[in-house]
Amino acid sequence: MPPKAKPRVVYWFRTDLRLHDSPALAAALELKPSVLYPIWTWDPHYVYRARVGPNRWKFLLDCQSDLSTSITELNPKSKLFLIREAPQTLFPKLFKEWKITHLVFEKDTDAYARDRDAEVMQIAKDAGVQVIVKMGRTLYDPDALVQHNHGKPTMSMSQVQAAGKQIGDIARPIPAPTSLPDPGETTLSFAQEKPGPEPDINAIQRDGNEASYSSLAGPNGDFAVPTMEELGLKEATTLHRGGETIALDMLSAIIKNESYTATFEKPKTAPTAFSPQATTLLSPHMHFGSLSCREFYWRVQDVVDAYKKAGKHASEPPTSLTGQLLFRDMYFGAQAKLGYAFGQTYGNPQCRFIPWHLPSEIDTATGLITGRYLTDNATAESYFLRWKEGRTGFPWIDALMRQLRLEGWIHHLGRHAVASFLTRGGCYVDWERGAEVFEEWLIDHEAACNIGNWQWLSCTAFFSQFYRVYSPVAFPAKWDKEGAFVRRYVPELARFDKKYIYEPWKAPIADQKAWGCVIRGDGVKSEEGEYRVYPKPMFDFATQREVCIQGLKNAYKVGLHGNDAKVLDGTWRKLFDDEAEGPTEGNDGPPGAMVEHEDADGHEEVEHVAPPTPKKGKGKTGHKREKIQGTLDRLVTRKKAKT
DNA sequence: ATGTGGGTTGGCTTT
DNA sequence: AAAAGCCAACCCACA
Repeated sequence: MPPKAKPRVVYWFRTDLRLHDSPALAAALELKPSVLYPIWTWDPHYVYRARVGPNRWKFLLDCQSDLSTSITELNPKSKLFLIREAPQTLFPKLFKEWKITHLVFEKDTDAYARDRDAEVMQIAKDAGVQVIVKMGRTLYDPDALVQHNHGKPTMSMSQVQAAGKQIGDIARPIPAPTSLPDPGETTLSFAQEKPGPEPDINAIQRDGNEASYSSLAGPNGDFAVPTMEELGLKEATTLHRGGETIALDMLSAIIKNESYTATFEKPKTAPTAFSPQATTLLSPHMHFGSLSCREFYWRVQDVVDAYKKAGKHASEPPTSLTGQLLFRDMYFGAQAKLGYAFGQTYGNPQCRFIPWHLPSEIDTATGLITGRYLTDNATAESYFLRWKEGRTGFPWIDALMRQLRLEGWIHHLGRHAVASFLTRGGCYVDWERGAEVFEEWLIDHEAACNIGNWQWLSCTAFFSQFYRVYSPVAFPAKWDKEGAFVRRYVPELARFDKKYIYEPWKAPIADQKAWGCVIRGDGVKSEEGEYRVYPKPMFDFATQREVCIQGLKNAYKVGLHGNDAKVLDGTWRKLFDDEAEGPTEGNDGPPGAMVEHEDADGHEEVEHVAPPTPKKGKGKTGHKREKIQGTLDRLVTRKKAKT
């Protein structure tokens, strides 16, 4: 037997942009490598296929820069090597060129990541490269949670806690390495394979030329972290900054405040608080792995234990700080089992079917949503756009949506408020539309958590008390009587009396003028003469709340889930009578709630983006919804006419 | 089996 | 001023 060659290791950073508490990195170092290449591959899935706004891009680049600096501090010859090619095409060439013996990375149970990693592992096997995968992204391995939950997705906290108990203790954090091996030669003599940019879902995030794949090692040939300009991205507007250094400082500051750490109760933190906000703001660091969730867990738990030992009362999961991590694990466990289906209603056995407005288009070949949607109703489309753009006429909702777009982060209860408003407690728009907006704008967007929370708030999974609706007036007033939050993010209302801050349309015209802002229109115009303009509310909330509750009640009674045969083939329409909200018109239709494509039986084809032409009633049912909508429209019109 | 109590985070009225 | 009760009623675990 020839002497075994010393390991030449590629450490592939993905969801773990840190040096502290990385089980995978520790495993790489245990190999005692002769060379270690810390690399990042530029995945076209992220560049072109996922929705990523400039703020999250910026946070990612921050994390990469900080990590690269930290690596160089441990070994001046090393850094984070960014290689601009898809991992699936890069690795076969890279393994050969750099004579790699081992590939090490952290486990990722996201639906796409599983496909990608399976492919990469096969590539490595073919190349004779040994692969080491370690779990470090969640408290528990999501697959283990599923296994200990009788093979089922984790859909409640009690399931997570029961499964976790069986799995055993949560691993203690591993110290950061104190040294790193040299990288080897970094010559790249092979040709770069550029991925096709189509479809490029992120074109709208750029105002310059996208140059991710200009060359393998970047414009200066030094594998450096790109700039926003280089990627052609629009300027980031958030002040939240990424990187492990900042994350660890933030964590230290939090646990230094022992009573805050030990008595934290999420439902009691104010969603209206800003500078400083009421929660930790560590979620984006969890997402990019610039902070380990286990590091967070144990640093907090140690404070809690000491607090209890001193005889003081500490909070408990699920409302405590560590409880927040258990929710995260719950959503990862659900996603781990359900895969792509978790992110959509269609084909999802856990997700209730509700005939929402603006449903997703389904690719019947794959059963997956395409990213486009059916504009079944022009009013709902306008509700959706006004919600997204922060001009609903409800200051609480608009302030949150503007904060979200500007800063990429809003408080958890703020997310509840806008999500409830868009779906079951206001607009009756599909939760998948809202999830897409959050995916685009949140700097802490975590697919599993985002999807799970949207299902929760839309009462399609995890939660079902749909009659508990968040009021855009009463709810914020509970936290912020003065309306400071609204004044900060909706500055046109800054001078309004607190009596009207959440319902400015009720202020007398003379007062509106005295306060420098008149309430009229739909929010497209921001000024009129000498006055600023803030829109009228886009509907009567109490009326719309009732419409939604009745719609949900009816859909619950019908009792379909995303994998029901009737949902898959479109015959669900037969089960929804006049009382239903949503695009239920007619008894026949294509799968899910999608639009007809190839049916030749006289159905009209409907464009996905253009406002729909209201269909004339052909079937015996399906008109009540339009009637409800009509009633609502008339109601708003009448109100407009009066003032 | 049918009932009961709990479910991270509702709103409104009464006590 | 805080807390309890009602609203109209969901699912689920457990007895």
